[in-house]
Amino acid sequence: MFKIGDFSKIAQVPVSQLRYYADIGLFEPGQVDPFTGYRYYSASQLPALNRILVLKDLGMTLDQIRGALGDQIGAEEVRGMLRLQKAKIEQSLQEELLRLRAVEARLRQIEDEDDSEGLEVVVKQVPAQRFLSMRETFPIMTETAAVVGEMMQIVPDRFGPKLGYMTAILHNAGYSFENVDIEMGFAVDMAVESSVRLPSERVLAVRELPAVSTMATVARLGSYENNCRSYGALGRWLETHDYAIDGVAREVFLEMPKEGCDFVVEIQVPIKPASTALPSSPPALPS
Amino acid sequence: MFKIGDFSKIAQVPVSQLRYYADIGLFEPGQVDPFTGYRYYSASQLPALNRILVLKDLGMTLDQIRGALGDQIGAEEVRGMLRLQKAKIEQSLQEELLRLRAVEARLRQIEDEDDSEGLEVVVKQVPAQRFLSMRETFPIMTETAAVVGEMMQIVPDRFGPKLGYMTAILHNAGYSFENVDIEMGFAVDMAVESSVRLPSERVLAVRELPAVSTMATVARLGSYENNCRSYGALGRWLETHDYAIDGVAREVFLEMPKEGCDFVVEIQVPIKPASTALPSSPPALPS
DNA sequence: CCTTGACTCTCAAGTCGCTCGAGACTTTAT
DNA sequence: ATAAAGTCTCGAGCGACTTGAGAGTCAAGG
Repeated sequence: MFKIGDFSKIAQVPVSQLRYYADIGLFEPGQVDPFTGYRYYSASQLPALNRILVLKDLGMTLDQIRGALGDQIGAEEVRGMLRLQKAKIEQSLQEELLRLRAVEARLRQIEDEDDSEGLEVVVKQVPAQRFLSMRETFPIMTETAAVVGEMMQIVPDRFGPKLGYMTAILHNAGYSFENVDIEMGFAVDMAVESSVRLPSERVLAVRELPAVSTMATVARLGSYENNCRSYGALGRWLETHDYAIDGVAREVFLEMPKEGCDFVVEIQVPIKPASTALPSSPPALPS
Repeated sequence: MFKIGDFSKIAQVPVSQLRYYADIGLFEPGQVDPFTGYRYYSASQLPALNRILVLKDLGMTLDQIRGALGDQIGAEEVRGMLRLQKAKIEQSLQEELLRLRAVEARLRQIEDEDDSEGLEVVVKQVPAQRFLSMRETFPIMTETAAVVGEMMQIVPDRFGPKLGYMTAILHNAGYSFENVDIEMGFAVDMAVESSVRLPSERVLAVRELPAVSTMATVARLGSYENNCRSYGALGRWLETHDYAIDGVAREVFLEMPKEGCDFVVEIQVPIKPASTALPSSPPALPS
């Protein structure tokens, strides 16, 4: 039996962390002196502690770990998670580099006060369409990618030329990266079978997408790194032309990424003339 | 001028984050209605906001950013930080993979209840030695690597064969990963010049390292991924042989990593017979 | 003009995984 | 007996937000 300090050295875990794990009932000392409250740990507890640390390093929260300890997780399952985690890390490297490209785009927006080169805003009328779609709130934005992949594999085969562009509708009130309430699907030309089931059990159903009489649109190139530039250009245009946003935005995927060729996405935002009344501030009077 | 929700869409920043930035005085709305408190933002504020987001993505804390906004940071400086960040990401990928190797090692410790294969604990006597060393508290463990690099470049040239093994002494009471109080240096055979100055202004000085009569030792292979296994084996050995830790641990680098060949490190822990008295619990009496 | 519903406000508390400090014990060595 | 090191509990703090309650505001439709 070791006192907490010695066990800390042996397990290579800080004392404070051991105490914390005991407090939250995740990993308790083998014995506690009932008079002094001193914690005593045995070397035979090391595997149990290591199991916890592995799961933590694999990205589980402590709550999840506490839950998982009941079901005994075989080493095989953990190995599976390990492989998964490796893949995740490689993917996250990609995402990191992508993020840096987005930073570069933002940087351009700082340099040129107004960098709208090639980002022209066009006002259009958009007719009503039939929309084969599903709506879901995703915990994180990035999870949408997998669903898009599924849809692209299944749906075009089924409908062939009757299929319009892939479109996403962002239903959140403001922007958000987490808990994204997003509707994704395809414009369809005519009456088609009313639903498609994806491998992940998600179901696409047809609904009527209303017409919009005045829609401001702007193109976006690249997966996401130019997103903020496009929306920025849109914002500047709206302000100079005295328009306000009037509804949820749509993102129409004009071209899907193929080798040598990136996304081309049209961002569509319904607009209306702005109430020219400025915020209810009286004409500034020096007090 | 946009209300917060519309500006959120344009800037691609959550509403809550905009409010938070206003609260902490980092990025304030262009106008605030004095009667209703409504925040109004202009598209011309986008570059300012983007500057903040770029710096944040480059790893600065919001406090640092607030400080940096006063000094205007040229795009060139930001570009430099961007390059730096790219390098950091690549390095952190390496670290991630290393971390996963450590996870694998931990996993082995779970599978075999007792995986001491090739990890034999040996008790030694260690004589007093002269120790050319420096002691410092590092904010994070990983920063020690740079200092080790410096030392390996400078010191061996200066002393040649009079130099013993590189050794690190971990002075922290328990284990810790941050604020590591560590003493690093070389055993030296005889009287040598009493100090060495590193490029980073750190100074190595000679001091007497006391003898230890009973020292439990175990080898560690690899940079760090087998650390927990070695300490684990040590812990099990201590418990079965009724010894307790009696002082600070040393890590002796028997072989430095060269191509094709990893670290070989001997972990040394002073020990003493354990006070066999178990925690002051009376022999369990059923109540 | 009234209602409805979407939007906004403030303020407080919660999140996660610990870390740190104060103040009071306990243990161990001298 | 005393001093130094280690341990205890409890509460607060970190960073960058998010969430929720409860109240107020705005614009469109009836």
